Amino acid sequence: MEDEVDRLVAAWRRERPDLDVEPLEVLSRVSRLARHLDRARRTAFAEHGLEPWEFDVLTALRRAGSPYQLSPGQLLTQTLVTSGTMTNRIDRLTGKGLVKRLPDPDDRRGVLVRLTDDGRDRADQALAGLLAHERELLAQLTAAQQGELAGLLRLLVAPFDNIPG
Amino acid sequence: MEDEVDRLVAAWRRERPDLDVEPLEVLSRVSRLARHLDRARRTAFAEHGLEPWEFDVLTALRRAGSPYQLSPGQLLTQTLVTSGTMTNRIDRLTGKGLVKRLPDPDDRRGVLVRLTDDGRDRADQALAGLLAHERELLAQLTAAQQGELAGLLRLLVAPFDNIPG
DNA sequence: CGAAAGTATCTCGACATCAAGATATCCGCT
DNA sequence: AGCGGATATCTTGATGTCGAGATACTTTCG
Repeated sequence: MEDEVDRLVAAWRRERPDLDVEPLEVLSRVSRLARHLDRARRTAFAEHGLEPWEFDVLTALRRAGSPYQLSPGQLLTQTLVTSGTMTNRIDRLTGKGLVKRLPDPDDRRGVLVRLTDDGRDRADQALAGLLAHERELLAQLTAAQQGELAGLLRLLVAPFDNIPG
Repeated sequence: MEDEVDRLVAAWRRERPDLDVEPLEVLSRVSRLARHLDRARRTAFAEHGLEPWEFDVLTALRRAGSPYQLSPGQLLTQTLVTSGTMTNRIDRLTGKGLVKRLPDPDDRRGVLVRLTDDGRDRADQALAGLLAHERELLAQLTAAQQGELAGLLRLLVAPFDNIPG
């Protein structure tokens, strides 16, 4: 089955036959697939009344384990947004009653963001829904192919995750 | 070599041992790799004085072949942004002298966006630079592995690209 | 021909994000 | 103890995108 990247690569080979555009076969597919995944996730989360950014924050807290709290700074590093953005997100999640701000008992500059019970339930439900949708997408592949794909992707991602950058 | 997704999956298995989080091994890696690629591309394009969105528009025109022109509507479908966004982008690219607007001779509602000579050169240079950077990232993989990865990704992307959505 | 529906592009207001700077607090060093 | 740099969070202003609607022109069909 042909995809958009096949057409993209064909167009470049026609217009720039002097260039080797082979890298696009892998990396353009990664970008396009990610784009599609973003849309699919938005849909999956909407069933639980959540935006993707809300899911990111709530699940970061959920993964931290009981008592489900992290500082805004820790949330920054996990979600890769700036501090201004995180302040805004915490404000809005607080307004929806999904998290609350607590003073950090050990550092008066600091704040702890904690999941409410409602926030924890929403995170759990949304995760289950997301996994269900993702399993459908992956039905194209056998279990062995999924393992192979995960391994190849790890080789590409690991340098970014382990070298500071 | 371990990556962030290994840690993410381990955290979920600890907090939600009842769930099968295997899909994350593939799809979270796709999303994270795409995020890293976006940043790498931004850097690569900056060497040529271009933003990623500028590259997207200019190369769509470049791939169209001589005389390197498309309607705003055709650009919409290729770049997956809304019409308001595209109007804004064309305005800014026109201001930089990389494209120009021409009246469509066959439809007085319509406009044709055409690459200037400068715009074409910039697109060509930026593409060459991008490919050089991407080849480096892919140096982690053998040619055979790259082919395998491309094939597996195509299986996942094709349904999105071929079913209307 | 002429009205209605469709199409192509642009305009405008709302919003999330970012970058830089402000404020408050902590910590190492003299 | 107290000064100065580091740290944690919030504030502010600019920007790019989206979504809905406006405008102008074209096509279809009675």
